[in-house]
Amino acid sequence: MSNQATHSVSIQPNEYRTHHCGQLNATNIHSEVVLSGWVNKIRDKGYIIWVELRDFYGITQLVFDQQRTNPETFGKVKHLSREDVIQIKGQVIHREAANPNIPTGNIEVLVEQLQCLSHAQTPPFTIEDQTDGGLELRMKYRYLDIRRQPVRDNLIFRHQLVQSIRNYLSHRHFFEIETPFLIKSTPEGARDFMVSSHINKGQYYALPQSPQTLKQLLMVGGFDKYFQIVKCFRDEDLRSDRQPEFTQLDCELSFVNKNNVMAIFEGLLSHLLQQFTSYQSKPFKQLSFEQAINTYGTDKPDLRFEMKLVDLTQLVQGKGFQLFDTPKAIIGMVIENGGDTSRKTMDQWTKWMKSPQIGANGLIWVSQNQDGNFRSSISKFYNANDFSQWFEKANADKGDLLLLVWGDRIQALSQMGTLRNHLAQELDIINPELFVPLWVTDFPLFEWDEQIKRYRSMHHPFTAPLTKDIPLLEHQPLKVRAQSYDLVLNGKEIGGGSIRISESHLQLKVLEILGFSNSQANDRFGFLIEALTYGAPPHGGIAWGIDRLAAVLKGKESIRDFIAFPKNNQARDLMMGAPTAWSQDQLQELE
RNA sequence: GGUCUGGUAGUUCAGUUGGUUAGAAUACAUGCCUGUCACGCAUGGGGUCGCGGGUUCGAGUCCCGUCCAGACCGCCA
Repeated sequence: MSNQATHSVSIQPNEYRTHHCGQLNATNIHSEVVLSGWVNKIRDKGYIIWVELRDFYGITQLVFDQQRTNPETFGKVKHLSREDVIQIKGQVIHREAANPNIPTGNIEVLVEQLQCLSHAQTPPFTIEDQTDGGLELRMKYRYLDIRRQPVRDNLIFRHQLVQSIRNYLSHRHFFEIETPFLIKSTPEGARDFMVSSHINKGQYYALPQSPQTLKQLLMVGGFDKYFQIVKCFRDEDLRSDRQPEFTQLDCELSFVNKNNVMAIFEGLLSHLLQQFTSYQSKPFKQLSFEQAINTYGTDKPDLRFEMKLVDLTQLVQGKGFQLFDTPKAIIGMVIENGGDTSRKTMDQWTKWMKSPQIGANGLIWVSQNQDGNFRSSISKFYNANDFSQWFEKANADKGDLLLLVWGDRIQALSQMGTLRNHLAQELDIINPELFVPLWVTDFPLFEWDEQIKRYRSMHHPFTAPLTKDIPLLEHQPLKVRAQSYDLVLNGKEIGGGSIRISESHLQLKVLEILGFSNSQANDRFGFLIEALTYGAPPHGGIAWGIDRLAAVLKGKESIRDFIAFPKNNQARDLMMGAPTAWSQDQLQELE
């Protein structure tokens, strides 16, 4: 019940308390103590009343007895309610029937004086580990939700995580430097939040989507290793793992190459995994972007399970099955021991794949039973010899199931990658104790945006291309790979970074490919481009999502559990009721 | 911008093909109970079925709109 990190803490005695509620044990018997806290629970048996007193550190049972307690105090306890804040004075006594489940279970406090410091309304949900409150209520009354131990534990864990990161980097000569929140809006990337300035009428600051350019300027400024645990702001739609304001571990280093940065932050994540999980240290796996897409259909594969994808296009085509002969690619995936999957289940998977969210053309299956016989939805078009070739190519065995999707190659890979994650969950094949980190490297520098008909940075416009790919910039920009690296843990992207462009002419060239003329580039990023002309060291860095890392380390999907006051799906703060419409008067006051 | 799910007591939920006075658990209140710790027992109060419109003799239930919450797609350099 009580958190290990807190119940052994000692406090400075004052008029409110001599001890906290997680502290007293058999050694304190006969002591006079003063305690303060919240009324957690009242068990009233008439002649005797027990009150559980709760504070940040734990729970202590108070006892009020018709025989032993003075009538005035005994009268007062009849009026207590859940969550009242009270202060008591009493004697620590042995508990006749001990409760082995809590650290203070051997004692109770026989109360002599009772004072109610603050009366509480009946709370809208129970303040218990397994609360009866729904998400909406818990967010509206988040200050009550935070009284619950599981929520409190998550926030304490986050503190420990951040503290560990700070220590690790500080000991390695990184310096934490604050960068401004009121900065210039830079196009590209997410929508900015806007802040008005009354001194500069009609002009606006943007809140940083990341301190990217500022940390690069710290490197130009001669700092060697920088980090910051910092809020970032993006005015985009939310998800369970995305908030409009979120916390980043932001880092940058000078005179480093890709491998140097990766080694340092592999060390950091390894350290954190060993501190907070049962993880055994070993070198992180590495995949190129291309390998990741080809093998797992995503740039952030979950490597806690196999289920690799396989390209069967060549084997499958040319046998007169029109459905498979027209599309550009046929992608397969093996479900080990899935041969006995029911037709009904497979229909459900097919339906799921064809839903608008996934958008697959369908799902074809081939299974082999233990006798070696094949069953398939397309056995009219292929024979056992064909199927066994497919199984061989896909590394499948007797008793296994082979699933196939068809269509545009990248789309088919991506759809199968989505199914891979979905089925791993549905078939419950993920060991929740397992943590598998992975580097994904060599992302393309650009991608083509069909909507706006121009190139976009896959990472950001300051990412350096691979030196050997620089000649391709002019005529084949999509073939240029970046000196970038993403850090993936259990299928979640928890960090990403790159070596940056440290030469102004290369920076201008990249911006030109992105559609910025020299004057536009200077207008928007002039401060950075100019800085690069004053002697910029080669530099690079990385940024991690702290909220997401905390969630992944605790095996949770939602980052909201690790944020004290999160926003909801619609970017609203349900507790404060923000954002609000502003009156004309309020708006005028800003000017 | 889009798809899907949900909205009934303070709370979490049930509510049959549309049919009498809308239920359960829990919370709350009162009383009883000689060691509770998910205490137990008894009694009681508590509902604009999100909101608006429609179909119908009759709507919590069916239809349309709308608001709110959640998940996802687009989006998130």
